[in-house]
Amino acid sequence: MIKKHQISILEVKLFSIAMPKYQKQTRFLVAVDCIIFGFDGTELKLLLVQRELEPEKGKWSLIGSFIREEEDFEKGANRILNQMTGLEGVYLEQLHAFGNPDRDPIERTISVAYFALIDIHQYERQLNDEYHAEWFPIKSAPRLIFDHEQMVEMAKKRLRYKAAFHPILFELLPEKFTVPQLQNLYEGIFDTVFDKRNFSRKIQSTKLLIKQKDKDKENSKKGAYYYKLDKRRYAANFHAFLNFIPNPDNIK
Amino acid sequence: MIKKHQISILEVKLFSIAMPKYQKQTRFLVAVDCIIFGFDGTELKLLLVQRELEPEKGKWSLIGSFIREEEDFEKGANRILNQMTGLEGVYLEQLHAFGNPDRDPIERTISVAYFALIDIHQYERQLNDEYHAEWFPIKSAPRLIFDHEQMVEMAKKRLRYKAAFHPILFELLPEKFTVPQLQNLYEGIFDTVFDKRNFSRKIQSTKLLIKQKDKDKENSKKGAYYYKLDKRRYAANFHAFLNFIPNPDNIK
DNA sequence: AAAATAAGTGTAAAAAGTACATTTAATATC
DNA sequence: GATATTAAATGTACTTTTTACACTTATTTT
Repeated sequence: MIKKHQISILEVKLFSIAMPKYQKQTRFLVAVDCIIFGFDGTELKLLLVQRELEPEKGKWSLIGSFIREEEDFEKGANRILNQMTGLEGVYLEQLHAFGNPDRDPIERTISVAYFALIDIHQYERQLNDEYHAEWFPIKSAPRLIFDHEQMVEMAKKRLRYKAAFHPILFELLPEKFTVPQLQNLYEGIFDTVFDKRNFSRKIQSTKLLIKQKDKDKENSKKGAYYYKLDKRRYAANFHAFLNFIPNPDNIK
Repeated sequence: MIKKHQISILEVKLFSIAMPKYQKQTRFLVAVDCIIFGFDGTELKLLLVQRELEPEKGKWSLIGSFIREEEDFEKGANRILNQMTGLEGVYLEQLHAFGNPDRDPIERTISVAYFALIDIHQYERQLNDEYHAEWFPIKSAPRLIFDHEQMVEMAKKRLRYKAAFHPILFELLPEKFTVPQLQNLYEGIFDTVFDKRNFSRKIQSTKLLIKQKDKDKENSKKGAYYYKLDKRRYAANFHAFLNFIPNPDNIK
């Protein structure tokens, strides 16, 4: 890795003699910020930290970091995520690159934002204190620094959008979950209510759910059957379109 | 503008005394690259240029530029687009930020890619020669430098995806177009064929089309009626979801 | 034993999607 | 000027999906 890096510096020097053009250009700080969503069975939550540097020290912020010389954005985002939650293999997707010249008052910083969906129950609380991180209900989150609120807004929209067409919300659920829990989640995301008979039928028709023998007795006297996600089908069907194209099978 | 810039340099210097942290970070080159799609009535095309710098000078490339100190990505992309096509107010959407450390062999360069949809008939050919730009059918485009082919692939996918749910393809058509032309475009994008009776009914049901009195006689003896896009409805309905959510009216 | 709670389930009517063939308008050809 | 050619335009019956809507069931609490 170090060797490769040295070669690349050498290359820069060699080329810079023949090709002064790159040299004139300004370089910028580049950061990765993560919008981390969790679901506690009742409402959608957001993991935030208290910023450690001036300016805005102590204010709430998304979790982020400058990008390192040898890492790409995905690696950077995963590094941050792992530091903050102890989790690996989390659902992660690039949201948008934010590049307003004034977004960071100290110095122009490009931010590539990612959003992550995690099973909040797997979140390791002990990491919390070290980084002053905290879960906030999305509807009562504090003010955030810089353009972070704009990022969260965009992430919420994107999550809604994706959830409308793909079974992405399973990423927020624990391994075992009930249909009413799932419906709660969908209703929270879309800020509406669904008829439970129709919801159940639609979800079952995807064939993504495997019924378990035990029940969740926490939320009702009767108890609701647990289900697990059929991960094979999930992986196979995730990218399938759900509508509009007359005959989806025709699309290669 | 210059004044503002000077203040921001001053700020950096002031803060750097109290807050050395930012100073340690590496800065990177940041560019904007544009995937420009056009439709000539028969097939989807891509606007490419011959690169002017070493390395890879003379090879085909997406149109791009380093980002300037005072401009954000949108501005940069519009600047490039205007330089290359003479057009303004073009449909433009951020695609993805590409950050592989080795993507540019000279020096690590972040690229924020945008895709643009233009009415190819409005493209001003005289700008062509100055920049060595050329339209290529998407299915027979040349090899591209760096990771530009990957960018084009992603842009194609995104275009398909969006077109499946939103009436975005009108951006590629001239002001007046026929239903068979529109169907051609959809068939090209989705690489399939549709039944023309069903296609026509579905398109008409969106109420986005306004029938004109004249016909296009270029492509058939009988001639096909021209239509125009109802821009009011288009603007109002663009973001409306098309399916999956049981009762879309319930979504706020 | 009765009340309370949330889970689970079915059906009929409406809307949307699909498959499919003939007629029409205009030009080109003999 | 009659005939052939071409692509545009249009309708209907069938299938699938979506929607609206209410009662029964299992279990715990009183």
